[in-house]
Order: sequence, then structure tokens, then C-alpha cells
Amino acid sequence: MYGIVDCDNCYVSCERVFRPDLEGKPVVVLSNNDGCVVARSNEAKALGIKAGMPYFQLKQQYPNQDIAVFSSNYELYGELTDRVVSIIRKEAPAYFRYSIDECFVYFPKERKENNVQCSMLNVQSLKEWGENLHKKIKQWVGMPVSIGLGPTKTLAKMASHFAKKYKGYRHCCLIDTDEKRIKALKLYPIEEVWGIGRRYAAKLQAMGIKTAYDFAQMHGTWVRATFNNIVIYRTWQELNGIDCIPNEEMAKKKSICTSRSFNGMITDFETLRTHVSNYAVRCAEKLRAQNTVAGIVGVFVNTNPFREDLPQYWNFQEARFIVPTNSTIEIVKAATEVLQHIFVKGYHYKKAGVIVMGVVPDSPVQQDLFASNPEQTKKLKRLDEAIDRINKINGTETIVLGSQQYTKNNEMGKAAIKREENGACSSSSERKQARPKVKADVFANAIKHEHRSKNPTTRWSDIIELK
DNA sequence: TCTGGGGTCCTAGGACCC
DNA sequence: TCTGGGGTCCTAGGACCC
Repeated sequence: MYGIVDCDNCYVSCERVFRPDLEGKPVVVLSNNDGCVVARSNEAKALGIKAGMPYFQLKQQYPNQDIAVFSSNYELYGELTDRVVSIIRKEAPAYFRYSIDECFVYFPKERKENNVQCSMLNVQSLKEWGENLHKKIKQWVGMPVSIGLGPTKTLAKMASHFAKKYKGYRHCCLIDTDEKRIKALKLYPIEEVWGIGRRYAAKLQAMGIKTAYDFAQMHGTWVRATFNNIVIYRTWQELNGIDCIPNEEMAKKKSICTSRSFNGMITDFETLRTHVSNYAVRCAEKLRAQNTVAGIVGVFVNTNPFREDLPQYWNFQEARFIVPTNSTIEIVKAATEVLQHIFVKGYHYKKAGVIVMGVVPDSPVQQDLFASNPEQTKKLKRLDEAIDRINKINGTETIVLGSQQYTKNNEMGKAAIKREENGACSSSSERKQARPKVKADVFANAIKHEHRSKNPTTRWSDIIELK
């Protein structure tokens, strides 16, 4: 048996943990740059607010609605969802974290029907196990979760939707008999099935297949012949109760991307380089965090596709390392060189990103037979380790590369200097406090987060005071 | 004015090998 | 005039997921 534990409206629920007054009210969370709606409370969904709706449209369409709006605060969401997983780790025999807000759990095959054998689960049934898990997570973290249980992952996902939708399930829906499976399939629209996206759903609907049940009833040979696609065939098997999506290990990422849209547009190379440099640093950090190195670094830039009045430009190029690396300095250097190749003066850039590919474990790494200075590699490694350690203890970006900093000549730098001149930091003590954070401050300005909540679980400065 | 940021897997087709 | 039968690797593109 499989289970899936899914946080309800995850980001909204995270915000409500420290804003219980927002319970029962419409709440939305926005993407980076306060661009689009990425999470909605049930009340916001009931108002008709669609996922992905641009924020400026939301303001136009709901001018008089009392909607609580938050910028995304991944520091908070990461922390709270980690707490959810730490509870699951203790309560489940095995688990796999599938995404920031979802976690699969596995139950050993040796169980009796409807009865978990694992001694660590001191309960009568899976249903009871799920209801207790929900209670514990709600009480200990403040996060509401829905739990689906079934003989395959696809059926468990379906069950979690029922758990979310119908109060009667008390946050946990169990599919453990064929009758329940058939009943659920008949009530389940085909487009909601895990693994059936917009394209396949449209194709199936055009053939008169409206529900998961309609699809499951088709012949396997028909499915294979019609779609010629192993993924959709597996989905069909899973709906019929055949467990065939392999249990994933905590896999290392095969490619890592860091990209952002800018608040406004960038025209000068120096400012763009500063952003790309920061993305490259993040990629290198992510590589080191999973003990891997990358053989290829790619950079892309593009103009704003919504500004049809402006000339459009898009480019992506990559560079290859002779010896795969996770060195911040090497990756930044390569990314900067690629950027020099693809940057064309005269365009208004809206977005840039760095992608590292050809990711392999950091040991053993095929070395360069003709490398002139093997000592250099070791020095870079020690430097990265020292910087990672300091940034972990003292906060991210305590130490940065020169290329990550603004300079007097780029737009971010000018903006920062102007703010200081305008007395953004009035007293000398404030000034002293602000100085080490100048870089972070500049970046907060470069990417818009006007409705960002505080981080009471990760920053001493944001800790809650009772007044 | 303002429109997100990550990932995975599969397949077809081309280049190349013997 | 007639022109085989097997492979591998890589890439682009399309589908899906959160």
C-alpha cells in the first residue's frame, strides 16, 4: 500500500500559521516579483481566482474584495514543510519526499488486509493511522494535510483528492477494496488523473472518455496502440490496481537551474552580469549540497515576450569543462564568458538563468591528464568549503564574490547609492547594521516582494514578541 | 506599469560505428 | 542496374509533474 501526504494549499497554510486571523478568509500567495498567483485559499478559489492569474489582473478584477496577499517566502515554506516531513519520518515505515508539499509513504507488503503489521504503527487500520497523522501534523506544525491511501501511487493520489474535497473522510481517504476503487474511478474526471495532462485529457475526451473509470475500462492493447507511450500505459495499469511506477530513491538532480525574471528590464551588461553571477553561485552551491559536479554550464537571456512593442531576443549557449566541477569561481567564470557571447546591446532584458548539466557524483571525477596545476583545484575546493561554512553559520550571502556585488557603474549599484543618499538608513547605528546587508538589500530591490511575511522560525530579528 | 521557477521521462531521427 | 543488418550516442521536442 501507498500513501500520499499532501499539504492543503501549502503556501497559504504556511502564511496562516503565523496569521491565524486569516483563517476562513481569502488569501493568495504570489510568485517571484509579485507576478502571478501561485497559491490560493479555498475562499480565494471560491471567488473564482485562477491559478497563474497575474497579480495586476487580480487587482483589476477584485478591487473591492478583502483579499490577503503575500509575496512568496520560500524560507518560511521550506522550514515549515521540513517539519511536516520530520513527523512523517517518525510515523511511516518508509517515505519519499516528492515535492515541497507532498510526501509518499510506503507500507510493507507483508501486511494483512487493512491492517498494518509494522509494530511502530500502534493502530488498528491505515485509515486510523492517516487520521492520527493529520491530527499530529496539524497540532505540532499548524499545517493541514490531506492523506490518500491506495494500492498504487496513482490511486493514492486520487484518494488524497477525495480526502481534500469531502469533509466526511476526516482528511484521510483509503482505497483498499475493488468496490471503493471502482466507485472512486467513476467519480473522477479524466483530466484530474495524475499523469494525464491537458493534451492527453483533450485527446481522451474527444474519444468520449470522460472519467478515470472510462479510461481504466479500455483495453491495454488499445492504450498502447493509441498513444504509443509507456508513461500513459503505466497510468492505465495503476488505475487498474497494478503497481508499476517504481519507488524513487532520493535521486540527485541531473540538471540544476537558477533563473529569475527582473523587476523592470535591464539594458546594460554589467547589471546582467551581476545577476548571472549570482545564479551561477546558487547553482554551484546546489551542486555541492548534493555532492555532485557538473560538466556543462549554460546561460540563457530573454527579453519580455509580453512587450510586443519592443524587439525580441532569446539566446541560450553552453560551455563545457574539461574536468567537471562544482567550484563557485570556475562556474561563475564560465557563465560570465557564455553571457559575453550571447549578450547583445540594445535589447531590454527581462529574464536570465544559469543551468548546469552533465551532473555526476563528485567522486571519483575523471581528471585532466594535462592539467598544469592540480593544486589549484584543491585550493578552490577549500575556499568553497570555507565560504559554505561561514554562510551556513552566519546567514546566506555573508560572503559573496566581487562579481555578485553591485558596482558604482551598474543600475543596482546606482539605486543603492541613491537610497543611502536619500537617508534610507538615517541613524549611524542603523547604518552600521545595514552595511553587511547592503548586497541583500539591493537584491531585495531588484526582485519585487512587496508583501513578504517575516521569518519567525529562522531569523532572530523576526522572532515573535508578545506585546 | 505589472505576466514564476523549477524539474523528469520518453521518442524520433540523425550521425556515426562495425 | 542491383546496395544489409546490426548497433550506440546525442539532440530536439513534446509530454508530464510540482
